[in-house]
Amino acid sequence: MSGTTPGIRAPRADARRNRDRILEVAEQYFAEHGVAGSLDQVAKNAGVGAGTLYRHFPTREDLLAALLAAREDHLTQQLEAIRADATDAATALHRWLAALAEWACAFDGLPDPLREALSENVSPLTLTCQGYITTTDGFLAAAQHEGSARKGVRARDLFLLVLATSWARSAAMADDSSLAGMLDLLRSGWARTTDK
Amino acid sequence: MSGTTPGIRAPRADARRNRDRILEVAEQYFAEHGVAGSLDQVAKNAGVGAGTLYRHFPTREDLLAALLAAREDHLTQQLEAIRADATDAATALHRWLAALAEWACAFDGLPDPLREALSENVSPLTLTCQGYITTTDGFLAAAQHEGSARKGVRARDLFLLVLATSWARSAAMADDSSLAGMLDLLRSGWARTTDK
DNA sequence: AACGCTAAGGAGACAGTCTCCGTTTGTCAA
DNA sequence: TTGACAAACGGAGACTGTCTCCTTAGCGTT
Repeated sequence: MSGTTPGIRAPRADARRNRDRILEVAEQYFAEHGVAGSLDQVAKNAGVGAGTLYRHFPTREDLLAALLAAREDHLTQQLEAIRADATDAATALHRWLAALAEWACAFDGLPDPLREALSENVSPLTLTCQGYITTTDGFLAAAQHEGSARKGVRARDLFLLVLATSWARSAAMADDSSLAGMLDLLRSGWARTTDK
Repeated sequence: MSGTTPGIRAPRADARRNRDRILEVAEQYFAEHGVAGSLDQVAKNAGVGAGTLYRHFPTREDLLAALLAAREDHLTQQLEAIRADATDAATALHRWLAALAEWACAFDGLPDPLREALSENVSPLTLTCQGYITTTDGFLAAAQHEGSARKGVRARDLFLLVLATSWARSAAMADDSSLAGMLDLLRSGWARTTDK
C-alpha cells in the first residue's frame, strides 16, 4: 500500500480517457439538442460503444450530474461575489435567485430532471438541489430577519419557482429579458399592495 | 341537400363510436399515467388499432386538445362565477389564475405541451392558450386600471408563470396547499416592499 | 342485394433505451 | 520482457414506443 486507499484501485487510463471524452461530447451535444437527446448518439459522437457510456453513467441523471459538477465552480464563484458585495439581504437574495435561474438554463430541458430529483429523493441530482435550497434558505432567512422578505415564504417553494421560471423561459421566445422579467415578478408579485 | 352543409358528410357511425371510445379511454389513461403515456396502449385499451387512433388524432396534441375541449365547460363556468361575484378586480384576477392553475393540473405533465403550444404557434392547443391569455389580460388590465396590479406586468408572462407553477406542483409532494402557496407568492412576491 | 367508398386493423419500419457477453487491453508482478 | 488477470470495451439484440401503409371490413346508399 503506497499511500492510496487499500481496496480501491486507480481507474485504468483508457477508462478515464473515455469518461472525459464522453463528458466533453455530452456537454456539446446537450447544449445543441437539449438534455432529452439521444444517449446512443452521444456514445457515437464520443466514439465509444453504448455499453461504455452506460457503464460510466448508468442513467441520464448520472451523466447530467457529472456535467453540472463541472459547472459548479461557476455558480460558486457567483455565490462568493454576491456574499462579498453584500449590500442588503434582499439584493443578495435576488442576485442569487438570478444566478440559479441562469444555471438551470444551462441546457434546454434541464429543469425537468431537476424537478424530478426533488420529488423522488434518490437521484444523483438530489444532493445538488438540496444544497442550493439550503443556500437559498440562508439568503432568504437573512432577508426575512432584515424585514425585506415576507414571512411564510419557504426556501423550497422559492427554489422550485425559480426552476419553474427557467422552465417557462424556453417558451417565451427565449429572450433573456423575459427571464429577468419573470424573476422580477417573482420578487414583487403582480399585485400592487400597500402591504401591512 | 337536407339542411346539412353540402360537401361535408356526416361521419360514419362506427367512426364516431370509436372516436368517443378513444376519448373516454384516453381520459382515464392519461389521468393514471400522465400525458406522456403510451398512445398504443390507449389504442389497445380502447380496443382499436393504432391506425384508427392516429387517423382520429394525428398527434398527441390533437388528442389532448380534444380532451381539454371536453373540460372547457368547467373552466367557463368558473369564469362566469368569478365575473358574477366581481368584488374587486384583484380578487377576480387571483381567482382566475387559481382556476387556470388547477386546469393545468388536470393531467400529470399537461403543462409541457401547453408551453410547447406557446412557443411554436402551430399546435391544436395554441388557440386554447391564446384565448386564456386574452381572458387573463382582461382581468389584469382591469386590476391595473383599478390600481391593484402593478403596471408593466404582461398577461402572457403571468399565464406562463401560472403554467410554470402547475409544472412545479408535481414536485412539491403533490399537495394542493403548496400550489395555493406558490400562487400567493406569485401575487405578492417574496419581497416585503413599502411599494411606491 | 349489390356496390362504392369510408374507416378499421395491424404488420412492420424506424428510433431510442439498456443489457449481456465475448473480446480486447491496460497493469502489475515475476 | 513476458504472462496472467481483472478491468473495460463494443456492439448485437431484446424491448418499448411512434407512426405509416396497405389490405380488408362493413356502412350507407341506390
